[in-house]
Amino acid sequence: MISGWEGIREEVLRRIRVRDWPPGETIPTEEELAAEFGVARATVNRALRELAGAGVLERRRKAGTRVALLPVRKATLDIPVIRQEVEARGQVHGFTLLTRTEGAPPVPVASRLGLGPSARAIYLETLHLADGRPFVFETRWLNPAVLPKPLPDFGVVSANEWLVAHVSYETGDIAFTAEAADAREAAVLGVAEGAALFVTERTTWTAEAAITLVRLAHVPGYRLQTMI
Amino acid sequence: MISGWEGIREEVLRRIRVRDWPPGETIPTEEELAAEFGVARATVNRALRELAGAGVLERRRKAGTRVALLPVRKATLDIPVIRQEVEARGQVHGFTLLTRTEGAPPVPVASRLGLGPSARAIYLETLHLADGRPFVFETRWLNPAVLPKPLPDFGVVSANEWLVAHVSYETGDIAFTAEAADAREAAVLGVAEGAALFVTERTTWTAEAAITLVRLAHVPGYRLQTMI
DNA sequence: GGCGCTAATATGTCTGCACATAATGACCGC
DNA sequence: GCGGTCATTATGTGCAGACATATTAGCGCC
Repeated sequence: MISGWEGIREEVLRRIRVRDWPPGETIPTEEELAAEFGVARATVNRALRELAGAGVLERRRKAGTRVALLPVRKATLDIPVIRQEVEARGQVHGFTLLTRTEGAPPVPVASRLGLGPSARAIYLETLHLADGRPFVFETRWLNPAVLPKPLPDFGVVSANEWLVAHVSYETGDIAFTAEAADAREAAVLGVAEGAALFVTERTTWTAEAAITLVRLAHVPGYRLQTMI
Repeated sequence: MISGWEGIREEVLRRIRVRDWPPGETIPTEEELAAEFGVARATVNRALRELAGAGVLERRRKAGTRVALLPVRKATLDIPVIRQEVEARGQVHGFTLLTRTEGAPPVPVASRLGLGPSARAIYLETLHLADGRPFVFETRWLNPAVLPKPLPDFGVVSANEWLVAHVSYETGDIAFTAEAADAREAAVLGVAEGAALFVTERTTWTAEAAITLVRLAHVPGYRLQTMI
C-alpha cells in the first residue's frame, strides 16, 4: 500500500520508469493524485517537489507537472576538510607548513580575490600527508583584512580548519581541473614532473570581500567519487 | 520584516554567520522560533529542513537542532548531456563514431558492469567536437541485455542522448580523476602523449542490471565548475 | 489573422492542529 | 554504582482548508 510522501515519490518514480508517464508528458495534477492515493494535496506536493528538485520532473504553475525530457542529473559532492577525508580512508592525517610569506599577490590572484593592486595577502604552502606520504599540496592566499585577530600559527592548526571554525563565509565557487605537475609540485609530492594531477580550486567570500583562494593539487591516482 | 519560509531561512543563516548561534550550539526549538517570527511551526520546519539539507544545521529528534561544527560543504554538479554542455558555451556540437564492436569486455569492465565472464557487450568510441575541434573522447560499454530493441545507428544518434530518452535508470555513480593521455587518446584528441586529461567515469544501473559504463576524457584545459 | 485583456487553473505557500517516532534523561530496583 | 525501563520532548509527517501567484488559454476587438 502506498502511503506517506516517500511512498508517493517512489510510486511516481516507478510510473516514470515503466513509462506509464514517458518523458515530456504531463502527469495528473496534485489534486488528482491526492484523490487517487487518498492523501492530502500537501503530501503529494512534498513528493513532487522533491522529484522536481532532483531533476526528474519539471513543474510550472498553471502549466502543470511534466516528466523531464533530458533529466539533468544532479550529483552532490561533499567537500569535507582534508583531515576528515584522509581519516575516512582509515589513514592518519598530518601536514607540514612549507612556506609562509606575506606580500602583494600576483595579478591573477589579486583579481580573483578582488584585491587592489597594492593590497597585501598572506601566502601559505602546506603539504598534507596520509599515513606519512604526500597526499595533497595546498597553496593558499588569505585576505588578512577579513580575518579575525589574532591569527594562529598555521604550522600547528591547518588553515582550512581554523577558517571553518573562525570565519563564516557566504558564497564561493569550486572548480576541478587536471593539470600537469610543475617542478615545484613534482618535488613536493614526490612525483615526476608533468604527472597528471587532480586540482581543486576554491574561492570563498563573505558578503563583501574575498576570504581565501586555495588550490589543492592531489597526488596522482586521486579519485573524486559520488553516487548519483 | 521576516516572513515566509525563505525569509526565515535567511534570518537563521544570518544569525549563524554573525555568530549569534556559533558552530556546535543548539538553536531554539521550532516552536520557539515559530512564536518569535509569528508563523506556524510548519513554516519554521520547512526553513530548518532546507538548511539541514544544505549541511548548515544538524537535526535530531529530541536532541534538537544545532549549528554544524564542520559544515560539510555540499556542491551540486549538474551533469548535462555533452551536447548541452557544448551549446551552453555557444559552440557547435558534433560527434564522430570512431569504433563500434561487440564482444566480451575485459575483466575489469565486466566486473564493474556485473556481467558474467562470457557475457557480450557493445563497445563504442565516440569523439565529441566543439566548433569542429576535439572536445571529449568517449569510450563506452553497453549491456545489450537491458537495451530496448531495435538499437539505433550510434553514428547518427549519440549513445548518450538515445539512452536518456529510451532507458530509464535508477542509480549510478560518477568519479572524476586526472590521467595522463595514452597513445590512443593523444592521437584522437590531438594532444601530446602524457598530457593531463580530466576524466569522468560513470556507471549507470537499472534496478537489477548495469546499463552502461562510460569514460569521458576531456581535452586539456577543461574545467568542471560550480558555485557552492 | 493578429493583438491584448481577462478569467481560469495548477502550483506555491501558509495556518493550526494532530499524531508518530526517535532519542534522551530521569527514575527505580538491584 | 550499574543497568534497564519509561516518561518526556523535539523533530517528522500528515490533514484540511485557505489564499497567493504565475501562466495559459480563450475571448473579444481591430
